[in-house]
Amino acid sequence: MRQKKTPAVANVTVLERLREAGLRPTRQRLALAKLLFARGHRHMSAEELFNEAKTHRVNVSLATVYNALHDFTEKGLLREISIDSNISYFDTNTGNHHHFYFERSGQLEDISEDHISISSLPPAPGGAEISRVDVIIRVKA
Amino acid sequence: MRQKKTPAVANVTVLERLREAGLRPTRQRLALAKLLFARGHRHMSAEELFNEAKTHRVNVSLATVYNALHDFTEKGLLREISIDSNISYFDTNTGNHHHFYFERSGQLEDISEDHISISSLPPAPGGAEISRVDVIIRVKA
DNA sequence: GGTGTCTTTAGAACTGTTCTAACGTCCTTG
DNA sequence: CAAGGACGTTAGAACAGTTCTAAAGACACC
Repeated sequence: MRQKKTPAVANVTVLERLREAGLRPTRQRLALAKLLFARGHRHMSAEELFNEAKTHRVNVSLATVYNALHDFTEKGLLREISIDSNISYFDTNTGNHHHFYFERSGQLEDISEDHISISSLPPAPGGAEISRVDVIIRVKA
Repeated sequence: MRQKKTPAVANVTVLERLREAGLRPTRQRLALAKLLFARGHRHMSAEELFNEAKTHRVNVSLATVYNALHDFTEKGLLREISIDSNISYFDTNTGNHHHFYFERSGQLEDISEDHISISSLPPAPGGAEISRVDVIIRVKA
């Protein structure tokens, strides 16, 4: 039975990412980061991550999940997306891109930036700095 | 002292709009609709409308404000916009357009559609129908 | 004017999120 | 290695915005 759990590599890189971001790699943050960044890009709500942690026997409080998500977001490891008035999603893809939002299921799907081009962006009033442009395509499905 | 309140014209058109939308023009809905549509386009939260009603001596419950906003939205008189994770704005401009969002003040400002052009919109997965495209430009101000 | 349907209401309930204050953990520095 | 301090975590309470509930009220149509 050679079923070793996924090797140290993942741990190491996750650990490095936390360190680079200036976040102490605590047991909880490491576990959550692994869940988030383990495979591919994901869109997760706090509640989802909390539940996933539970099913993986990772004991963290809900407050810690929120803290971690916000800390990660602040340090640029995640990007927060508000679609619905009462749920926030956190996107592990922090690059420039946009989203499909499936109204029925509440799921998100990435749209790579080069599929959408915004031309003649109007100047921000008062010369204010633009912090981000979000495009959300709502889909009836 | 000839200070008649603003003339019947506004009332009539608001009343007609409600009727056309298939909404019974109750005292409360009329009053709220007048506040919303009286002058120019507005972005209002439920709480704001509720307070504006109070200061105008319009007695409505908060539940009624929510009911009216949702009814109006369902009938196409308003458009709902979610920016922040916990506040919904209702936009009296239901035409195709986008928004600046001023992060500091929480205010919204319209961007007319022809200031933004989205090219090569990707096909909605599974041929699903697109119900709306929202562009929000977040501005540090 | 009576009748049935739709609307309003106050307050309770609910949901997602944040706060609080006590406790743990880790990293010094001597 | 011990003590100290900064930083993290925790459970549960608190909070904000919104929705629900059940009862009372308004409206439209015959």
